[in-house]
Amino acid sequence: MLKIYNTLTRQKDEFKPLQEGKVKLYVCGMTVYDFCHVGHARVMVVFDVVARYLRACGYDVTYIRNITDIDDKIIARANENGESISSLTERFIKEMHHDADALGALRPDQEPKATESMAEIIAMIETLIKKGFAYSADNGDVYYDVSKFDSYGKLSGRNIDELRAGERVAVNTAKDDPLDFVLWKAAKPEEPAWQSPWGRGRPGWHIECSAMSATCLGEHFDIHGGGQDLQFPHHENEIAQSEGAHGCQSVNYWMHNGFVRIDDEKMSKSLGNFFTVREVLAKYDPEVVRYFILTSQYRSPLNYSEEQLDQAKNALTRFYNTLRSVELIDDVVWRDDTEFGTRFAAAMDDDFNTALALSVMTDVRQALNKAQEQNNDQQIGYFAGLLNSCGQVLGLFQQSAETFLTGDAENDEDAEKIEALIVARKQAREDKDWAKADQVRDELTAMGIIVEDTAGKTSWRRV
RNA sequence: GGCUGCGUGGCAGAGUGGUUAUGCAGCGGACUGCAACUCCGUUAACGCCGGUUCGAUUCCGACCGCAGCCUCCA
Repeated sequence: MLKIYNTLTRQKDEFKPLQEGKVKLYVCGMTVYDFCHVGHARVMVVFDVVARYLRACGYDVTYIRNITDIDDKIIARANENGESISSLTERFIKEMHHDADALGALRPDQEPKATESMAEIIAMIETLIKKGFAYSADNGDVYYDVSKFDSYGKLSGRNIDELRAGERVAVNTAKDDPLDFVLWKAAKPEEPAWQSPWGRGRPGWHIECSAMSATCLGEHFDIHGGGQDLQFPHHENEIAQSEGAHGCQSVNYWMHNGFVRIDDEKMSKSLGNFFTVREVLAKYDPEVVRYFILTSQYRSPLNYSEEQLDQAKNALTRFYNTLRSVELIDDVVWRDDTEFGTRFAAAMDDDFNTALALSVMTDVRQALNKAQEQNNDQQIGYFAGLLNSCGQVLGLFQQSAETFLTGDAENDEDAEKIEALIVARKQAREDKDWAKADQVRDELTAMGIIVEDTAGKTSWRRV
């Protein structure tokens, strides 16, 4: 039985889909004006695992992740670059896909864009005005009247009075109340704009998610996810908009992933302490990055450091090393009633505890190694299949062990030389010329190659 | 200031009212020509102070420290 920590109830709730066998999942995606950083990578990987696991459990999952392709930062960046908004956003949508694909994050079923959802957005704002939740101001903006929505604050655990007390927002005189938030922004002459009943303008940030989630998934759906920093005000406002407009509960389970940190500080664009996914992938295999992200529970903070990445790399290498020498059997399924299968499922059922799930996989790996020492073919096949199947649920082991350990055929020139040295060493060993054999090995070591003599066979891998 | 959450061995990171995950590193051993890989064994921890309890790292309270949100942010 799957339990999900629900921000709304602040506890792990048993997961029950609205529709038997189906799950509707919406995740807040990227604002596309720059490269993705490791924080974005975490969201992509975490919810990719959520989607994969739900599918592995037999659910028919509809996974939506939006793209914010119009907002103040995008406009500012396009101006700085002297390029059009669409050229900027199209470029970074491509880059985002490039990163997500590299990390093994399966594409969502749909990736709706704000600029392609204007009709729905405008219609929703009209409904909110009609129902008395919103008003248009003298300056052409449209605002949501927070005081009209009784349960405002229920997600982030605050109330309107508290928010007033902590108020440090510059006063905007067009608003009736400083806590009101904008649904529609009147455009300045130079700015991109869409025609609306309130004049030319563009949507506020929050409304697009309410409109697009309802369009893609309906007014009431199962899971809504995103980074912890979206809890307030973004998701709080989404609830106010969606539930105000539709008059029903919008989301059953709210999931928020923790931040990636650097030196115990949140990684963010505004602090400037971020690494782009691209930078990290230049040094580490994408699956290592994925493994690193999965070593902690998704709600915990994740401290970014190369030492951690190195540890993840070591751990993944051990898995691949074991997998390298076995034939995979595909008809083993992760969820069986053996000890390992049960433990793996229990870990994942407990709010997607990937850290614990990985430790179960370590136990399977060890059992597989032992089976190999004992030449127990039946067990070897079973454990190998089980390990691989668990890995697939987490999006690991997506490449052959050979590729992971020795790199791609790209290094062909090297490969020939390496093979030659391996052969030379083999000959030296047969001649019992240990000095020569060791000298060849030193040469390989200098090239970043580690040799392993197992079961009469010599294999190699890159450091 | 208000509101959330966190504080576990050298590092990372799960978990539990009593039998001390897991990975990396360390130590001892097996295997190996020597290594590497692998296996076996092993060291070491629960911020501080009270309370509940036969017993608390785990429950409750105070304290200290840290992070996040309250402003664009995954």
